[in-house]
Amino acid sequence: MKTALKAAAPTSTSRAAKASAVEACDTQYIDQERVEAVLCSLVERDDAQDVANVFRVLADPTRVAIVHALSLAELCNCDLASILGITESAVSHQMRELRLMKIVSAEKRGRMVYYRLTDTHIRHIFEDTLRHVREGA
Amino acid sequence: MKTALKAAAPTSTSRAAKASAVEACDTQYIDQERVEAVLCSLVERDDAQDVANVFRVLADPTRVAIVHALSLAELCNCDLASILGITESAVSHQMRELRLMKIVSAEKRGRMVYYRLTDTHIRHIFEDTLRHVREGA
DNA sequence: ATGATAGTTGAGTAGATGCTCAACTGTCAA
DNA sequence: TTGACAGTTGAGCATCTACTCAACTATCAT
Repeated sequence: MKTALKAAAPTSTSRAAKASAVEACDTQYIDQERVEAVLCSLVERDDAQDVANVFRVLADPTRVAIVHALSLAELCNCDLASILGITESAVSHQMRELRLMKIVSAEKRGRMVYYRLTDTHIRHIFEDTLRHVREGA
Repeated sequence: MKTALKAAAPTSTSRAAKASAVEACDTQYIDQERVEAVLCSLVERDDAQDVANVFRVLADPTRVAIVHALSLAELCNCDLASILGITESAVSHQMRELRLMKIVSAEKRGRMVYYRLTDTHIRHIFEDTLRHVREGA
């Protein structure tokens, strides 16, 4: 649950007030009932941050291409650089991020490092979104 | 697998070469077969960009909260400011983005502007990801 | 050991982005 | 008409980020 909603706030602070959670604006037209209902079932701030983080990792065309490529085959850094047409360094930087986010896992074999998706959930989210983009408007 | 080796580019450009698709790096260990297979079914560059754009819109905790709130009820700018504890200006800026991306639609009624999600697809993607974050590690 | 090469990493940089602030528009009530 | 107010917008900013470059490590072939 969220913090309780502070009713009407009849005496409002200035318009540009710093907005501490609920007393954001001095409007008198807030739909109190609706706002409270939404606040009750609203995701936690942390959840919102976590969800945003997952999306953030997927919010770059290079990483989208990496994820898609890895959904098709296990690939090494060099393969990915070749496929994406970017430097190995750039790939490596992105892989670090993807590994930190547990989106991909790495396995070292000799000199090579092979990457694969760790999570089928991510694959599904990605595929849903690709479908959405392709069929959708 | 990994018949590998050598394939192309015996005379390689410098390590930091600009990378034109397949001849990206001078490595000799690119798995040519695998790379070509992936390249064949790889999403278009535009698709990757579109997918990334959808994720980008959802890659901010404020917008995540907005989308989630709107998945629970139709709300006006002021309600959202109240719920999120941010200024109306900040909400409005984000709503502009969300409208441009066709994530939400706006309906003006008197002085108020009511927002709702335009797309159930987005709702599903969001809900999948929220589940993923909550159950997943 | 020596050289070649796959991969990583840190610094630096150009561009993107989310917010604030202030000025603005449009609508309503008196 | 006048004032109040919901909402929008542009400028400015502090921050973030995806890349390049160069230096580094680790592994393999000779």
